[in-house]
Amino acid sequence: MTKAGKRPVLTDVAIAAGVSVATASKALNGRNHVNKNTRQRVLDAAEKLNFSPNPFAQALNFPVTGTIGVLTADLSSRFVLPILMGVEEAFGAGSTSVIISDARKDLVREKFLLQTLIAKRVDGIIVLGDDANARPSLSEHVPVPVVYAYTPSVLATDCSFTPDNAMGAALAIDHLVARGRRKIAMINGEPRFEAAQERSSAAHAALQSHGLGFVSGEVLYGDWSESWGRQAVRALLNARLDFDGIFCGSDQIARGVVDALREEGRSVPHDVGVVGFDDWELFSTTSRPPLTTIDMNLEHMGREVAGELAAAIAGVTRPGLHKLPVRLVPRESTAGLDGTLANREDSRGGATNAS
Amino acid sequence: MTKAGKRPVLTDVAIAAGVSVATASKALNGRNHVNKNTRQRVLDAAEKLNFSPNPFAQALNFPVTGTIGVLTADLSSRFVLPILMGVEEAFGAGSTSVIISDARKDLVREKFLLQTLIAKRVDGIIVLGDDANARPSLSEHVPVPVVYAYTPSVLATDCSFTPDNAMGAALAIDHLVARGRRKIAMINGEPRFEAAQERSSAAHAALQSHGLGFVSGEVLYGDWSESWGRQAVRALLNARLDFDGIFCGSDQIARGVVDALREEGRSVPHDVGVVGFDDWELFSTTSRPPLTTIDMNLEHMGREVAGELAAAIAGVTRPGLHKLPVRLVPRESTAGLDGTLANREDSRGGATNAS
DNA sequence: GTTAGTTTCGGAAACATTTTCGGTATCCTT
DNA sequence: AAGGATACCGAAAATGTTTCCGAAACTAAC
Repeated sequence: MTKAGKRPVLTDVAIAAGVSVATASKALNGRNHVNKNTRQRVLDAAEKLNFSPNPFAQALNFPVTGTIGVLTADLSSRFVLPILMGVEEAFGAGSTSVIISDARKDLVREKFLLQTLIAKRVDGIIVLGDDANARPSLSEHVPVPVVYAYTPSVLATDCSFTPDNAMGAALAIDHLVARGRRKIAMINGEPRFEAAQERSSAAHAALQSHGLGFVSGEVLYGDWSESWGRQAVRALLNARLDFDGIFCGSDQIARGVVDALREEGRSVPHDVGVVGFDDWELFSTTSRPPLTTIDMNLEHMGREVAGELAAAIAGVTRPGLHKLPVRLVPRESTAGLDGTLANREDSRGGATNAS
Repeated sequence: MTKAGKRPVLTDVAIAAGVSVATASKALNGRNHVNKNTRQRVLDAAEKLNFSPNPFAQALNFPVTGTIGVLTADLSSRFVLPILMGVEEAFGAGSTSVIISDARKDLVREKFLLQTLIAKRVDGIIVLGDDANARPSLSEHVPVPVVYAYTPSVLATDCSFTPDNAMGAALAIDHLVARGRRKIAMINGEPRFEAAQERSSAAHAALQSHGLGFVSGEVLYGDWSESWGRQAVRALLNARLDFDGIFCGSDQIARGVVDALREEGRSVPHDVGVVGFDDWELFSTTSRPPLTTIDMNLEHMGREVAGELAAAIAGVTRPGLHKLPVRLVPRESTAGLDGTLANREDSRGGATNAS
């Protein structure tokens, strides 16, 4: 087969079964108006010849091609991959296949790849960003449905999915408070990211709803790195601030935080409870102690987005910005002194739709 | 355009340009025997109508479809993604697009996805594994060229690419020795991985070529984790072994090693030089100090593999196992006491072909 | 035995493009 | 101006599949 001269075509099957190509087609596609026996003959012949229909000839008749395109801003981003896996899982299980195109943060390249996808006649496109900052819409120039994931489109008439950062921040603060922490600081990432802003203000609101505020007066901003986490902890200690809980803008920061606390002789969770964000297991589970953190459920988001695109291709659209719920994963970094991990205030359920 | 009734087809272009479809086709495809002016008329018309040829109709005439498939064992593996990015870069820049299918380590699913790819009429397939252990060949049942990346095929007649683990181990040992280290230990990952075995035996050979041996007598095996790295260091210290250099089977292990050394009061690089493997920047650059390590150049491997597949599609094959060269990235974890990072023995050049 | 109705099958058109090949127009030469 | 060569163009076939619709065969009823 490796060097087979010719693939079998429907005509070959028809001849082998002793029927016309029309009948063969109907038999293989389960159309009615074809005799039970003849259908079986055709199926047997197709099986024996190892026939599979030429999708290009099929696509000439059907408008649907069975391929969708995923246009990523940056494949190497840790947010992109889980979503992509969810998408692939949702589509790959069926018979539609997924074409990836990585723009590498280059808008010119993005334009080019988009044209390539359209030329390939994909049935729909998923635009996969790596931050929460809204991006310009592409939908105007595209003749197929588009769904935006993680990075929403600026257009409210587009369909976008993004994790509910505010919910995550509220969960984190509520959890710390439920664990008895009252003197809470927040060490965040770069302020130019909308995700950072959303988390900050939602954390602030959640604290206020408990009659509290940030022990440091305001949120500390830096970059999304371990070293910033360490540095921020030392700054808090140098300022002689009394704190017993820290909410971090990412697990990477949180890992730096717990490392610095340990090195400075503070026990986590005994002296200070720490909550991260992302549930990046590389950090959250290998940290000492493992991190309580917010899981954005990105793979699930990928499946959601895939389902939405499939629906849009089928004709039903739900425009707007869909914020998908996140969940808190309790681990030792906020354990109670009795070793308990969870508490009942940990769940805030339900999706919010802020279109 | 979003809801345009009909895409323009070649006939529309031909009518707009006042020529026949045959001439329009020739004009657009750069065939000769068409007047300069008429060609321009056709191109203008196509431009104005925003015409792009239906690839399915094209594929009916050409055997080549302009799509290749990537069949991954596990998309979430950190080895797979860089290779995939290299592949995507090499192909996506042109007009061939990349379909991904993630088998999720499920052989049944792999079989199914392979059939789907073949049914889609991909021009070639890249099989992308996540470990160095040779895998069964797929090529028998596939009518298109197949190239194996990272995980080689057991068949020597297949074309496989894999990083040169032995070269990496030799580079690491040579580097430590060139830095004046003589009492060297090796902390490796799980012994069932061929990559681990290759690194161990090549490291052993390199030590012998310097008249040395492992200070611990033999290689220490564990899992590929930070905690194993920490644990192994403590075992070495508890055994009262005198060592001044450690070669680690992965950067993750190495990070655990340098953390434990610091916590036990040993200075890196002053007391002990540490070399990792993988150049996983998440660990190698954020470690304290940053890690000297072996870069397997996986993205480059992806481009190589893509080029090889393109060649195979064009008809020229180079069967066999191709070991791609790796390189040592010097950082502070093996710095000289004067702060120098590199030394002239750091490079062993050239690819080896061990088919 | 004829008619009506039902089931089953096949010819041919349609999809959008490329390619072959025959035909026409143009140009050059004498 | 005629002949021939050459450049250019277009009709038609071909790619593989699906679908429409007419034909054939078979059954049922009178």
